[in-house]
Amino acid sequence: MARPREFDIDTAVENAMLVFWKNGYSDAGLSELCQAMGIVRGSFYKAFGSKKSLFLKVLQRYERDYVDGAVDELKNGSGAGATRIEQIFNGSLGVIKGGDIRGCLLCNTASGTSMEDSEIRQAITGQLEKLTDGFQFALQADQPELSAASPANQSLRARARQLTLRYVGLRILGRGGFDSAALEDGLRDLAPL
Amino acid sequence: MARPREFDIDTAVENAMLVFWKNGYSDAGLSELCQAMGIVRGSFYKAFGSKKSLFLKVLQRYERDYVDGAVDELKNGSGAGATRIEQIFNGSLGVIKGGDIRGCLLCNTASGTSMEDSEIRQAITGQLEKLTDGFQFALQADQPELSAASPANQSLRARARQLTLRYVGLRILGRGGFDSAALEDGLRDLAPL
DNA sequence: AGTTTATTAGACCGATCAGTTCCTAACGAC
DNA sequence: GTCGTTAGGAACTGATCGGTCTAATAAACT
Repeated sequence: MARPREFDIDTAVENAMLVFWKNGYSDAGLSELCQAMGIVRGSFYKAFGSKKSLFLKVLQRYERDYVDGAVDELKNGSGAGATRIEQIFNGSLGVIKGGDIRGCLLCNTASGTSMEDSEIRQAITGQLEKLTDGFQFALQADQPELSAASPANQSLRARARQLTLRYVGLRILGRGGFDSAALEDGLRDLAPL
Repeated sequence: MARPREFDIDTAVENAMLVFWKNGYSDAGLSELCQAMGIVRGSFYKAFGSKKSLFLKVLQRYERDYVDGAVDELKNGSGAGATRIEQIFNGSLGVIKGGDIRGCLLCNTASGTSMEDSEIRQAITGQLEKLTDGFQFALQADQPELSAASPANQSLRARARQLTLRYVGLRILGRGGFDSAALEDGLRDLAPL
């Protein structure tokens, strides 16, 4: 019927993701976004409609490519639950030590002013809940015998939430060039028995 | 010798702090800043020189007004060290539950792109170290007997760093309208013996 | 061939950005 | 009182913001 789109939407979203990841929502300009996507403004607005709607697509993409992968590792990975949890944190720590200062798009966005938008906030809180579910599942897999004096004597949900807090803290501080040895130090006792 | 300034610098910095606190560095416009400070652009540039140098003054002010207070409570407060630590977290939680969505200026800045500036990053990491020192001091005050199976068997510094990670996580997620009951849930076992 | 739609490269919109300039008003020193 | 100095006020700079629009062109379909 008509001329087909010449660029691949998924590739464009992926390239846009890198810009949002590096600069955050409001500091990512349309010019830079279009340049990264390899298209011009006209094509951009025809394909995506607005900067915000592109960002929502980017968040979806991030969830699929990164969050779902981590959650899957937590739920279906091999080894003890505690080990899987440590792998998640150590993976992030490795990325930080490798000099990647982009951090985690989920955490970056959660900490920004774009959270004032309800659609964006909804997407972010959904992904954080997903991550917390993953932590909880991994904790459940270990099912330790509880003793009154053990920190494991709190509900698994609360412990999962604690892990989410620590994950966000790790990612935020890791982004800002905070000493990675100090971050590693703060990761002990992720899932004590 | 000359016409004296009509506004109070300290008051102006305090009012500017509220704007940066709410909007972050890059989303805080000069117009809004000047309006909040009750001065015009000309006076602003005469008094502060640039947006960034105002922000550095604001960060100093935040350190004095908030960080130093918390650290002092951790170091010289009454009660057990664990209690003081819990007070810090519960205080933040109370602010969040009270509907304050500004979060913590220190954590907000630590999570933003302004951390790419070396002076800003230096100010922020300094305050985070200060906070970590406070946590460590409070932990030290309790000096528990260590057993091999206890989570207290890690170095106090590592435990303090863990608390800083959790504090940042709490503040970041608390800002984004994340469910405060879930946040409270994630605060158990702050300083277990 | 004709229709439809996506492509490109631009100019263009009003708004806002951080920062500058210039004139005048207000003060203190003498 | 007048001179030097600085504050206040407001217009202004060039740049960028997100977003729109117009062309002309190109690629698919019936």
